[in-house]
Amino acid sequence: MKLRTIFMGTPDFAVASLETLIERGDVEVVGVVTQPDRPRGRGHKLMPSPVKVVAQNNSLPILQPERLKNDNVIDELAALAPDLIIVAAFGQILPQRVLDIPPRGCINVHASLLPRYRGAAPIEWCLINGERSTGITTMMMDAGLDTGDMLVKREVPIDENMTLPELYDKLIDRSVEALNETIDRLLDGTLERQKQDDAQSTYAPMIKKDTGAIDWHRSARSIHNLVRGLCGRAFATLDGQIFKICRTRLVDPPLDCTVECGGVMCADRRGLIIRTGEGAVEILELQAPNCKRMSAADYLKGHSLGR
RNA sequence: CGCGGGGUGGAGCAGUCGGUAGCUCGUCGGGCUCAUAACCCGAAGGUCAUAGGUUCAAGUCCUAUCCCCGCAA
Repeated sequence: MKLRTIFMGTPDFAVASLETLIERGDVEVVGVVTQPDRPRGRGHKLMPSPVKVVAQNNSLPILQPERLKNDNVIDELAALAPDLIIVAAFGQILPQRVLDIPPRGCINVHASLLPRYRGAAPIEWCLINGERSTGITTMMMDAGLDTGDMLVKREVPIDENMTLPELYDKLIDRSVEALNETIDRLLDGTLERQKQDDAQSTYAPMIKKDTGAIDWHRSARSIHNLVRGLCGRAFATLDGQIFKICRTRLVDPPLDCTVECGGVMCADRRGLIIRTGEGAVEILELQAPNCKRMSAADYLKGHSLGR
């Protein structure tokens, strides 16, 4: 008798979990819930979520409710008679009436070591805050935001130069492991719940546009952390023009240079080096307005900065 | 019909009022040097996205097509 399971998720991060469920012989995915198609990309074309694409390729029933709270949505979910609901980066809060549907409960795959970094953007904030490690936690969901009892954890060390995509990849691998172990233990009855210590909890809110604004008065390290955590969404003014700063490196400032914070210390074959409130950063990759992303070295071949 | 930028040697860019296609870097050859990613000299490498049109003359102006990219979500 297979475990009748509904999967809820939306972005790339959730795809690995869905595929894990599909591959398991003891789980039957009876429905996939994902966010409605949104206008995305150039021309505002309606784009399906990554999870929807995978669900379609596997011919799974798909639900895309605008809000889970609606009665007909809850009825539809209940009609699928799930034993279990698995949630990974879905993007909507599950109301109690949904949590109550599956007899074996709702399990969430969250990309942090709970109770730290509850919320929407745990991976990004771990990097921005310069954490040395993070991980995956699975938990029994309750009505709160990532507050449920913890089940299985996997830790991932963070290197000081690790960027968002690199950490993302590692966490995806661990999320598959954690989810598999969680289901294994659920099925053989060895799953143990551990309460979260709310006093230790922190919150990782959604990344907004202004999260990426670089203040050159901050330390080189905190700027470097912001850049690697946002990876393309960090931006700053250089020489009066707004650039996206895509990749940086901490460097020793040239001693002979006395520019102000945010000033270009050098922009030549030694690299593109910017003064910060404390230390200096070398910009390795950037993106000018209306331009594609490119290495600083390439950019400097056709443009000048700092003079 | 969301807004906008762009396709020019291998890379990044400039090219004005239509009039010999240029710059920085790279590549190759030579030189200098104890040495070099530094410096000097030289060379190769372009159907200016495509198709039509205007013109004595089009990278440049007009029309259409293809492709790439940014913003916003």
